[in-house]
Amino acid sequence: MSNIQVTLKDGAVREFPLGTTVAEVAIALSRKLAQNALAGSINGRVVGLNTPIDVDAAVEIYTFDDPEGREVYRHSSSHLLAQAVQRLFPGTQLGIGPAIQDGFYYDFDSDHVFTPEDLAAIEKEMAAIVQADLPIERREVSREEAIRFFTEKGENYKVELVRDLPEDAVISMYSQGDFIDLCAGPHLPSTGAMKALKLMSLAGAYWRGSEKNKMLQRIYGTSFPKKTLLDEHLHRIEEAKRRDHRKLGQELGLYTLLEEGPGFPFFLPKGMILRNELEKFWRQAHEKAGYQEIRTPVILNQSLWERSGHWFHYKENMYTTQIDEAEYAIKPMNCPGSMLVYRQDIHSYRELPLRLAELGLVHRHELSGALHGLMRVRCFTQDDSHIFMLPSQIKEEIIGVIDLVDHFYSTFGFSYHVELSTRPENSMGSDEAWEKATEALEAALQAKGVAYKLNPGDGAFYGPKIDFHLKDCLGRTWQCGTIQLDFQLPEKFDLTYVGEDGQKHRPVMIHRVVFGSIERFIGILTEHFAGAFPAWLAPVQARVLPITDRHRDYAVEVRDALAAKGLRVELDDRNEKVNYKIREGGVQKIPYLLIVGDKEAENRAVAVRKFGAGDQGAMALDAFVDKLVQEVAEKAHS
RNA sequence: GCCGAUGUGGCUCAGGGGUAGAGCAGCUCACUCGUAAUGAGCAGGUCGCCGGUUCGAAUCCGGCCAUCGGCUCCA
Repeated sequence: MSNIQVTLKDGAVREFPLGTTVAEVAIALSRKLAQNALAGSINGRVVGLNTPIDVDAAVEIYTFDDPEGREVYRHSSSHLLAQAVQRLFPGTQLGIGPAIQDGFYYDFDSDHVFTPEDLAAIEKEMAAIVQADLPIERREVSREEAIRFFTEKGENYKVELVRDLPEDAVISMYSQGDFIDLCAGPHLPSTGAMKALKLMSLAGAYWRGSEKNKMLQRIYGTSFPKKTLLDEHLHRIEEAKRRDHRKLGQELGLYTLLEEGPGFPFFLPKGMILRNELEKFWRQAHEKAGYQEIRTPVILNQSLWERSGHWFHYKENMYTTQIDEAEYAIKPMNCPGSMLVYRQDIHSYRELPLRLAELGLVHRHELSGALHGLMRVRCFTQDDSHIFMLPSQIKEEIIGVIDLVDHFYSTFGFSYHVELSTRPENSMGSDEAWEKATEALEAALQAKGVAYKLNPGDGAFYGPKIDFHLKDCLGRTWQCGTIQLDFQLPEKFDLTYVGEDGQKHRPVMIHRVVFGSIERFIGILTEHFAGAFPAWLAPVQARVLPITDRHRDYAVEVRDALAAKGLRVELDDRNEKVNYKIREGGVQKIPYLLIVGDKEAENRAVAVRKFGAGDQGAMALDAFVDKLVQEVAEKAHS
């Protein structure tokens, strides 16, 4: 009997008998690892624990802490779901059932319409299958055998999947008890390995994601190896609900969405303060970075949109109107207006780069079902800019934008990652221009030493782009900033500059946004801070709470002292107990509550209560004013 | 747009074929209070909209609108 050499993750090499399984390797390494092992890999190929190792190989063991382990765990969970559904609802056809970010789903085609009550029954059935601890077995089959098998079972979707597998694919089926599914695997060794499972929700989903296909019923679930981990996950979901900007926006009186304007947000007085602070910050930062602000019209005629190409590439998202029998469109983007501004003058190469910035209100028709608070709306303000430059300036300008984005996000305490998207289908321009543009973006990222993820085919129709995805405090990511290189529009609008040689040349242009959409950014900020905005953004920065009527005069003095320094301050002189006023101030997440009674009035002091931190004790009024002024000026996070 | 669910006073929600109910918020009065809700009283709704069934509809049925969870798309 011969032995094999197994190279472990830490580089150590150990010898095992030929045919040793991955699970047996785990046992040999540590009892704890063996207990937690969910899957493994042999020479980088993810496999089930029961897979024998038949060559010298690098072997890794995966637990739930590894993405590979989680995926196998959730994928097996989805099979469990499918088995339970087919037991309870015979005749249900299976779609696909993959693991996803936080769990898994399975798509079903059934005459029965699943209800939330069904989920409880399905969960129960799943628990029974876990209890039975059915071994999960892999079998490789020929294409013909797979097609015959699923045709006989009436699993039409599976038949379609098998037919579409590539010529050389290994076709495998996994079984647990009487349930057999087409699946590449790998899976857990048995159904008993799954511990904490929960079905989360129901949704419709098109077969293969295309609205041309039948809509199937999707059941979402999640699973964890321990109940405590499941509970933590559910708690995170609760936390996200608590932070929901739609709820907080209404409670705090920031913004609202009404039936009269679906997807068109209303900003209330307090929301406008927040918004204006963001715009103030934006204007200061952009002026400093050498931008000039412009404003272009919301409605422009159809021929402009034909010239820009939007009419042919973006029409289904555009609102149109008629004026004096001529066709007009409401702008879905700001760029064509900006092109017209550039064309107002003859430009010398000495003026470039020319950075035109615009807080531009754009309207886009989004599907009614896609609308979501401020995150997905039908009108929003882009903090747009178009930079016109010499080809030799591309790299440096992109670096400038990367720096600006970094300055913005770090001001709010966001971390972020970067993605580079390349040419999509249905795009304009030559291959050569696309290649040049993509290379320029890559060069800038490399020069800055920024790590990025590549998204082939995900660019805009006019050029490749760099996207900035920021991460909020719950670990969710949001695409905000973007830099898009555009060789098309300068061509279409025949933009020129006069070069050193006295001849006309074509400038290069980039579109870029930092916030992305101010509306969405406000939504993200609301959730990130759970409505407790840092003082510089808070609609009300401090509220003065006199304890009784006789402290009112001093409270007015305190309020006026803060207001005199430009601070946003309110006085709560209602005839209520101080406890009541404190509670209300807390509910409204006001950064500072200043309680004033006899002691404070006597010493020209304030008793400071800071949101989230509680009673801070008394402080001289002037000292507090200075402190808050400084906190606001520094844009401190808390 | 598609699938499913939901729509009752400013907010959160109960009820449910015989012309509406609570708590909070609001207003009035009393209490003058030291770090997260003082008490009492008053006022407030054509039950999303339109149609149908019925002696009678907020309730049952149909259509539409909006919202929520997804699919698709995207800032």
